[in-house]
Amino acid sequence: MTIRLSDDESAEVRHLELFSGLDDAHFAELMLGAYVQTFPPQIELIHEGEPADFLHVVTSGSVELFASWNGRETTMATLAPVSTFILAATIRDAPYLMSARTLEKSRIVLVPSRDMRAIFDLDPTFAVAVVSELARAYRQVVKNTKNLKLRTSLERLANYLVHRQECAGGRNEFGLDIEKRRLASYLGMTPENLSRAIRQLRPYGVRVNGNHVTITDKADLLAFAKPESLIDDPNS
Amino acid sequence: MTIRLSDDESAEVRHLELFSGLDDAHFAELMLGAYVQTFPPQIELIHEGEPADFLHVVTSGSVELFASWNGRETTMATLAPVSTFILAATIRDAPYLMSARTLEKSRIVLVPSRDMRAIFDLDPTFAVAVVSELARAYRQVVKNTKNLKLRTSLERLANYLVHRQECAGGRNEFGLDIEKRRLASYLGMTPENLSRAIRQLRPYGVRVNGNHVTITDKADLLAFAKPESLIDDPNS
DNA sequence: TACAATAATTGATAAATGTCAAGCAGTCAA
DNA sequence: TTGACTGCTTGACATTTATCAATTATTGTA
Repeated sequence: MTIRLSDDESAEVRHLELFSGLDDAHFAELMLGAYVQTFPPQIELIHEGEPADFLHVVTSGSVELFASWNGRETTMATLAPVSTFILAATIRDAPYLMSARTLEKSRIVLVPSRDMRAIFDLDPTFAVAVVSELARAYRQVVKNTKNLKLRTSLERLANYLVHRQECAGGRNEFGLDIEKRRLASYLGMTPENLSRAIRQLRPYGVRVNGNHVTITDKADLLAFAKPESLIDDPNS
Repeated sequence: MTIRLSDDESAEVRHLELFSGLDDAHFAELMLGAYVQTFPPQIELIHEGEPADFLHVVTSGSVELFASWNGRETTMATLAPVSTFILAATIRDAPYLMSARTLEKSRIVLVPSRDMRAIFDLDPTFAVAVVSELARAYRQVVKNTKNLKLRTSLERLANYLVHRQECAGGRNEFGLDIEKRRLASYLGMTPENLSRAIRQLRPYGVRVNGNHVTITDKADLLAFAKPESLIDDPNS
């Protein structure tokens, strides 16, 4: 079931940093081979180990990247619109390292990897954009590794909350926007442990009620979390 | 103390995948601004947070990449000749996310980031090589994250040994080539724990005496380690 | 609304991992 | 060769994290 992109969707994709520098002809060519599909929740879009035939773009809903080994599973990232995923595998023509599933009903644009590589060879400005995006992604994963290796799970949770608060414009109250069991997995801990960790942060001014987070003492939380741009700032 | 590269050194750098596609003129231009320096052991070459003024290339010796937070420190990677490091920071003109120190007496080629970006803008084939290298590096870090999140420290050690054995041509006996405390830090554990983990692997046919490793039963070790290309194969 | 299914929490316990202190073993230089 | 130094190992113990089982929300749906 191949469905071409609507103009609106095409424009959304166009606005991604990855594609914004591309000239119109090349972008049109890319979109010619692309199609869009709406998936229900909990659908596995890609499975690790399979060849990377498409670059994926979430234009609505949300997608979880996860990885498995020996019967265990861990959440690697959660993606909100509009973002691309699995660029590196696409470019390298290599197998996916991670699997992806929809978390809610989601609209996904699929751009054939072959077309990506073709435009990439043709258009130097696209290569530059790909480099920029890959370098950003690489640095993000390095930061994540530092987070995992240098901090305890409690510290990771504290810094996650600090970060989420900033995303929420610094407000004292905000929603979690992610199931707790997925947050636990993302932070590298069990759901049981996350529950307990949340309570351990109470003395530092953190209240969590269901999905609702209240930071009663930001200074206290910051003093405990000790966030640092080289780990926690996505733009640095 | 600016020292130009010898022809031999220049050739070594030239052979790196990153530079091999570059045309002679551009490569020569790059090397014109580059210089080489020999450092004693335990010298901090770069410090995380500082601006990335140079792409570094180890041509002899070895270099450790590490990161710190809140008084803790962890080894992120150990680099053998000939390899480059901190490409992403160089390209993005961003601060280093990791620090680097020499482990032994080492010869390091320094290529100004400015020149890198200039050639990068000029030469599409170089952009392609940079993309390829960044995609490889990105995937390597993702694999490392999977290793950290999906495996216990004992499993990480077992897989490390399997990997080292393959690097040693599959021989039953090989050297560790890394101080145990650094290996411990790389694997995300304490030196004490590494000592104990090594003994825990005895039932699986692993003997370690100082730097010398003997695998008496490869099948047993493999059955325990369960290596997988999507985590353990650097080329996939 | 009520039911079933799923997610979150809690307590008890176990396993993994880290810390501290002491002793041992190899290295290097006087 | 000796002595200081450093890294490695070991044991005792503490902390962190996971597991298991039971209970309590919460969600989605008939």
